[in-house]
Amino acid sequence: MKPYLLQTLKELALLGAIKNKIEISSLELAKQLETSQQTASRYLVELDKRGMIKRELGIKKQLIMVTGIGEEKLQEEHLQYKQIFELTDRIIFKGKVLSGLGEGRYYTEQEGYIEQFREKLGFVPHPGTLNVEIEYVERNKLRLLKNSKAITIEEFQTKNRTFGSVRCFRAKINGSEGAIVLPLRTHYSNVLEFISNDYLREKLNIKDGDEVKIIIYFEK
Amino acid sequence: MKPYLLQTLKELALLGAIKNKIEISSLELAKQLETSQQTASRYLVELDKRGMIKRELGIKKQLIMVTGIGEEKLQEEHLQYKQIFELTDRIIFKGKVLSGLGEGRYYTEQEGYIEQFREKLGFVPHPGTLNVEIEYVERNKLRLLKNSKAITIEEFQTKNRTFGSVRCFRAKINGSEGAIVLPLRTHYSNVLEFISNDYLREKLNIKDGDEVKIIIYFEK
DNA sequence: ATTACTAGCTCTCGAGTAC
DNA sequence: TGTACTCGAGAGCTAGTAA
Repeated sequence: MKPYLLQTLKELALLGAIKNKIEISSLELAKQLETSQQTASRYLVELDKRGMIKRELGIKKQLIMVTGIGEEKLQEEHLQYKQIFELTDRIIFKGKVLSGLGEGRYYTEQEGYIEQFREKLGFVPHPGTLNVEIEYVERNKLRLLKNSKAITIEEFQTKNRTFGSVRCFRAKINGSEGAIVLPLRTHYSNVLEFISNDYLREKLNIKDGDEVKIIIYFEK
Repeated sequence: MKPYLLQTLKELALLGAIKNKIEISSLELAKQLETSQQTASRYLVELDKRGMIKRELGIKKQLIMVTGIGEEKLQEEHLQYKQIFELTDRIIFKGKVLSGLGEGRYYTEQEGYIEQFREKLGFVPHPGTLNVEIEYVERNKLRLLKNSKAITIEEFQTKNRTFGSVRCFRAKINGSEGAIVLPLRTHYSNVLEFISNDYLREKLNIKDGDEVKIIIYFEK
């Protein structure tokens, strides 16, 4: 959607055109948008074509109402601003489920980790991690986690080797609760490892390549 | 501000660029914005010129952060969306103080009105009304009041004449409490009549022609 | 998975104007 | 305190490419 159409729609909404007809001439609208009458008129025609407004054209005045489609667009926008300024206790990612390498299973079955997961996260993870690849550009959001408080799983020893410390964040995947685990030492990659009480592939009916939504919560 | 620059700024903010440097190439940004690398680059140059972002250009990557100026712009936008979808219990007007015709004084000194103001609004208005002219286009917002619940001041008689029923809404003018009075029968005009406990011209130090902000609250 | 200039194409704007 | 088309000027876009 063209940015200027969105602005126009917003202006109409501010004048009360959501779920309500308002009376506004193209010239009046033009003044609000600081443009010409012709341009305002063209915007209205475009918005109408896209089904975002409904118009009743009279001889001396027109009535305009934002439609459901238009309102949805505005709400999407509103949600984005909320994410920027209000939902600052979380980060939202879209990603794709990766075929697991089975590596996660090895770690999530270590008693030394399990005990701490139970204690600090309140659940024993289903064996294995659900790996989700996020878009490259979103590595920036991931970095925000770097400097924030986390649930720390301490390193421990077995007779064979040392298992390193891990940072966890409570998270949801497609609405289902669990946590994200970030190995302390490794570099930030574009793969998130999700652990959960449940076998998520079954519970959420997801398979490799599916798009999922992950919300990571900051610790206070 | 050009709408497409605002969108760009929003996109950067969503990627975490508020109070925080993010690493993003013009090509990556272009993909987010669904445009070309060249256009994204130009947007960044424009935003930089306007002081809305700060950049650190490296040889292989650039760091970008939204500045205070940029953040303010986004917050303005956020506020507008809040007004559309969240602050639906009120309407906000900007207007200009008009020279009173002294007519308001006559009405606000009628015992029949005063008694009801005290009872239903909780204050006795200072004699006279402060008249505020709103922009013509905002008549649409005013119409929203038409179908909503109001504080009704009943009509009454004196030996000489009948004083008509009036609808009131609690309101604030430049933050100061009072109420708006709308005569029941007259047509909606572009003048709001504000009454208050205080002599507002003195209290708020406003004179004819001054811009004021009025918030009208809907009754639940 | 570099940025940004130049050149030419394309889209958008608004004056003029029909209705 | 009408809407909206035409069309010329100008702004915005991207392919090519330098750095």
